[in-house]
Amino acid sequence: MQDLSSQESVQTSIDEAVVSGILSARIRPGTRLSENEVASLFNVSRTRVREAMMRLEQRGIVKVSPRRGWFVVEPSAEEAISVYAARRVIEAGLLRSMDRLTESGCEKLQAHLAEEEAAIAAGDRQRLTCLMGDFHIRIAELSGNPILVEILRDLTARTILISLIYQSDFHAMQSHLGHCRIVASMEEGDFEKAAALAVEHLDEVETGLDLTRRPDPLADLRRSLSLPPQVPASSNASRKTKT
Amino acid sequence: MQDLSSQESVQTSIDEAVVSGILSARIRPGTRLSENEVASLFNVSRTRVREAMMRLEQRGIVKVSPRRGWFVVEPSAEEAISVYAARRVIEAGLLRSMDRLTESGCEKLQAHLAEEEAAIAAGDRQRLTCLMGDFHIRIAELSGNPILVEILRDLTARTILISLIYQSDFHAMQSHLGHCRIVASMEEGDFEKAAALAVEHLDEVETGLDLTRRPDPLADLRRSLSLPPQVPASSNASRKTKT
DNA sequence: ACGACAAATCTTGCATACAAGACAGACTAG
DNA sequence: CTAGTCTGTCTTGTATGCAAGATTTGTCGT
Repeated sequence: MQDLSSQESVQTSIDEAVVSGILSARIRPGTRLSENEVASLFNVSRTRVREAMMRLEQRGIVKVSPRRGWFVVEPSAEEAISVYAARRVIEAGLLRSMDRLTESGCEKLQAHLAEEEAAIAAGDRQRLTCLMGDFHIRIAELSGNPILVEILRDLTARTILISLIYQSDFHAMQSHLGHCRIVASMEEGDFEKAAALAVEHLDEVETGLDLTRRPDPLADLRRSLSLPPQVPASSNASRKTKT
Repeated sequence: MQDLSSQESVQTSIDEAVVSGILSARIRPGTRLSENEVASLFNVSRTRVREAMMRLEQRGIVKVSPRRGWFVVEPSAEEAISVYAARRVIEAGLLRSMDRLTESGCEKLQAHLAEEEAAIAAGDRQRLTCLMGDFHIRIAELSGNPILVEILRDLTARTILISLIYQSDFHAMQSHLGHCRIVASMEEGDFEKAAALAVEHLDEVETGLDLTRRPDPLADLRRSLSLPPQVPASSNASRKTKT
């Protein structure tokens, strides 16, 4: 964070800093973003921060609670469902609209899959979260359509927030395999199949969520005290003690 | 505009006023939106207007030219292509993701088609522009996904701006027939076909654009002086004197 | 008559000041 | 000891003030 306080091209860097913080899961859902604190971190006045927050709010990334503060969104169960549905629609539509995979596109995807494997091997979970989201952005980039890239970037950010709330355990390998299958189909030129696999992949991830779980207002405190992440809250959950 | 100056629930009404102005083609691409003027129209200070502009900029609806002013975007040819491509992807994906058409959904679509016909019969071009865009929003609404609705609303706004720049003549009947065909397929439950028709429909509209045309910076003045809309700008344009 | 220069005006960029409301903590009464 | 209230503090909401830059218009020189 030290590097942010020095006044660089601070133009839109507040927005980017927040988004990249979310994409890499450094910022948790419900995090409070005080105008004053952010302002002093970036050595600007509250005006600029507010403008950034307004933009981020429009993107569905933060919300304001009147006279209380700005918070990173905690998508509700319904919102989570909408986000996944939107991603299925857009990503499937995107893949189906493709007709060929360029040489360089193929290389980029392979490079990405290699990175995923490396992160899995290294057990770098934060980097993995980031990469798992980035995969879908990479695909959008192949289309060369900046509008779709932007839309999927924001949906990915929201997806990560959703995972942090509702996903109990992260099946990295399963997701990675899903990605591999999608890329394989694309290389075969079977984009219809790739689209179907993408839908299936998103379904898998969505199914892995526990949407009955409520966002935990005590998450910060809990983490600070090194308590177990959250009580499973289901009726027979107490039996599944993890020690 | 009188009704806007009275301070109602001015909360987000600036945004909505601008967007609805664009959706109904009352606001042309390139229109300057002075912070001071808008502020006095809404009886608020520049702060609120700036916030609204920031949000609208994020939505790709206005742009700021530094120290010069805010302008309704004039999408370039490439941007126009991206917008249509994005709409094809999303709308086709949306239709393909549907599996049934509810009774009430069917009624809403039919009601919309009836409105289109009424507007065609009445020759109400402004209303027609609005309805033609709204059709696609209606379809998104059927999905019940607010995220997709929002995305398509903004893309529709940009589409209308694109039409106003690049579309020489508006084939209302052709578009209406396209809509009818899409709805017919949906009623048959053949969403695959509906998706294909939607892509075809968007292709038709896009093909009808003259993307070589440049946005005319003198459009306002020209219209005020009742001059012909735009010189054809081809090499032998000077010969075509219109007196 | 035409072109260049300069000042005046108008625009946004940004910071700051003040107001209104929410929350927390202390204090008091029962 | 507990419940309720009240005040102080901290937050955002909104307006305003000033600075920097771009445009335009008026003027002057050629």
